[in-house]
Amino acid sequence: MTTTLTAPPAPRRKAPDTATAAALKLFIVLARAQRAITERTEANLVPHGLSGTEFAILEALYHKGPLLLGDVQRKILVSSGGITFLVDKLADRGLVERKLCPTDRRARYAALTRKGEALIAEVFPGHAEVIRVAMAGLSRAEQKEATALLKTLGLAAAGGENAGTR
Amino acid sequence: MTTTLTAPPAPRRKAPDTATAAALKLFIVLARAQRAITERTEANLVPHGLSGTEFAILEALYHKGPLLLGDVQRKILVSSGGITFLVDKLADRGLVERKLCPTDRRARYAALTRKGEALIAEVFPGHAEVIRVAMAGLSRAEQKEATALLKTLGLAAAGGENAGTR
DNA sequence: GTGTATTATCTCAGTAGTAAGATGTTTAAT
DNA sequence: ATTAAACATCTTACTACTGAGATAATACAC
Repeated sequence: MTTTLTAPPAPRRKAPDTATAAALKLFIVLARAQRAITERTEANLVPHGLSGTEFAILEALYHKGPLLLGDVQRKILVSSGGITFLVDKLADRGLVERKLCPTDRRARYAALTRKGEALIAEVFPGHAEVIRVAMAGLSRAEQKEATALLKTLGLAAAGGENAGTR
Repeated sequence: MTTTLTAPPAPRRKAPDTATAAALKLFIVLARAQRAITERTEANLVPHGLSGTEFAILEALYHKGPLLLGDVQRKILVSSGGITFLVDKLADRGLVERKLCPTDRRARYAALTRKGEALIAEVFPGHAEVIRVAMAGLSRAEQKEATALLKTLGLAAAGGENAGTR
């Protein structure tokens, strides 16, 4: 049922304590900054017919050589079903191929084909440049500062399950 | 075709210049930190049967009162089809309802039902607390520092289309 | 060696979104 | 009034995943 709006808008609720308020503010700017950056990088990949995730796979293989599917999965953080799907797609396009692992017949390597290597070699420098430009709102010193803070934050948030109270 | 891996892994390519290297590093820690945090917040929402996006809608309505669908869309950053889909789902569960706009018959408001308001009032404090704990790897001063840097970064990346070179 | 737990990938069904275009509405210029 | 442009939302078809379970191989304890 769709009625017409009549009552005045609800008033704001009571504010959280200052520690929580600071954390919430950081939460928001973190999300927005990350979104703004990835929007740029992904837009840059569209002309090459790659999504951000696909690019991440090619890049991992480019910089590390052939990797077990599970290693790729852990590196780019998708589900097991997802890595199968993504590598299938890249293989269909001739960018990547599966190789048997000589010592473990359960496992498969993903490796760049010559075509895949050529593509990533062409795309990567532009990608890095887009990131450099996107980050240029901060000076180099500020970038280092931000990197240090975010590294600490990320490790604490990922690892220390029970930080804070508890 | 799936062959067996024989050749040694490919060696690393030439490193980018230092400005680009700093930006790339920041890109990575930013993505990882954001992921670690949202993993925590979303896990906290699961028991309440809410996704992060659904929560974001309820929270926006909770703190701002009824909003036009387009305003919600811009606030939580989904497509127009997405907002229809999401509000449909929340409406089916009786948490939100659509209201006609008295002055513009194209537009619809989304507003919390009593049930939706009760849910978000119950969930929000815990959500804020999870964020406070997740951010506790940084001191309050560091959080403020990080917030300032990320705000600058986000605004520059979102707005200044042509920063850097060009 | 056998059995059990673990690991690696794949399959399948379902979900959350996007993008493009359709529908109906308002605004403004004629 | 009539038309055109700009809007706000919804519909439809599609994509990119996730998660649970299937399959198969390995490792480890006995």
